Amino acid sequence: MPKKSERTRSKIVEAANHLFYRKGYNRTSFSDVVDAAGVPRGNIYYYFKTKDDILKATVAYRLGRIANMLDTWSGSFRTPQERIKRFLEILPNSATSLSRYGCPMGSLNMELGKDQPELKTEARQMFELFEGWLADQFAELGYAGRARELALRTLAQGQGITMITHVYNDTAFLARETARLERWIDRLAAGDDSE
Amino acid sequence: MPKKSERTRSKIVEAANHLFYRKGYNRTSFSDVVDAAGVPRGNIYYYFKTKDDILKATVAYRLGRIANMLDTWSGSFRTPQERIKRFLEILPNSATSLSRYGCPMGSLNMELGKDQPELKTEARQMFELFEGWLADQFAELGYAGRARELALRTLAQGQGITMITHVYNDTAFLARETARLERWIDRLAAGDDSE
DNA sequence: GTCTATAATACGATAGAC
DNA sequence: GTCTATCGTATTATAGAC
Repeated sequence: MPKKSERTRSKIVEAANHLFYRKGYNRTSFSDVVDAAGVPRGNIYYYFKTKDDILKATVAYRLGRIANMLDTWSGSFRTPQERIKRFLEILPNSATSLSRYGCPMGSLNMELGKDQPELKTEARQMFELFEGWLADQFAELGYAGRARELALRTLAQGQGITMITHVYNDTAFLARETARLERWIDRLAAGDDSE
Repeated sequence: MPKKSERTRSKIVEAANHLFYRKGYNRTSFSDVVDAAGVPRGNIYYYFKTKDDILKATVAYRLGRIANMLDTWSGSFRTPQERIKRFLEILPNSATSLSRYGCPMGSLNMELGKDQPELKTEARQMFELFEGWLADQFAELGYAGRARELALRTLAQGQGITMITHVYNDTAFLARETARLERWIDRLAAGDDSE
């Protein structure tokens, strides 16, 4: 059983993470966070000196969850082809929230990237985690020299599909385009490197 | 020569448009806008009752500019293939600002899409304008039945490339992936409908 | 460690003189 | 139409009792 202070801290981070995704970082106030976390008003300052610190804690929280997920996938699937396709399945699995709120990583990077460069650097780490893992898969698939290029392209495809799905609130588009990406991975795995 | 009030209004709208792109809508204050526009503090309320009204005016301003641009392109290029490729050229032409601030349309839709549905509806119109024009080009190219699908895919590709370019500040990625999109259009124009 | 009270500031918006 | 002064609120943040 974790100490009470640990649990309080966790409640704050999880509430902030939830709100930063659904309202955006800049529109989420301290009051919003403490209300959602169910902790008293000024309490939050014991754990976090500034709002920036809360953002950094939520990014660390997300990074931990992503790393766990990628480890699980690496252990659960034997081939890189299956692993990359598991990555693509994020899209239909999260279709509803992606349609409503966009991509949690993309929207945070976009919001902070405008004029909060220090926080953007934090947010970028989420992409870098996926990028490294995907590049490993593409290398194992036989594309060692172009592994990073293919990893970034895969991330870009996911971001583009998610953005249009969000703009139009159109999950049918998401399903259709994800299927197209899966076929692309299958062709790559078969050694067919045409687009 | 437009009336002075017209010019004042224009200065406000153009300053707001500039700041909404570079700082985001929610982080841009009235003070920011009037300072940038060079008009006195309270003056802005003569032209716009609320901040929402300013956003609507900036979207209308952007829609006008986009419509002009598309009309020009429709008149300047004879084939739909050339027109679509002119659209893709937006990416390298605006590489620096896309890398710094992301896509003006995508970032606005993402920011407002979280929890400002009425404003998101405004912002979506920019995508719809491009979508309609692109669909016309794909129809003329011989893909009438799939024109909207191809238009949305083209927009999604552009959004994905821009997002990754912005996240990584990597304009080389943008150049490489745009070239890939151009080849895709050339293949489509040649009747090759494989990916 | 927990919680209340409140400071200090920035915000969107209004009233009204000119 | 232009501009100043200011209102009321919400914000991040602090001081300090318990």
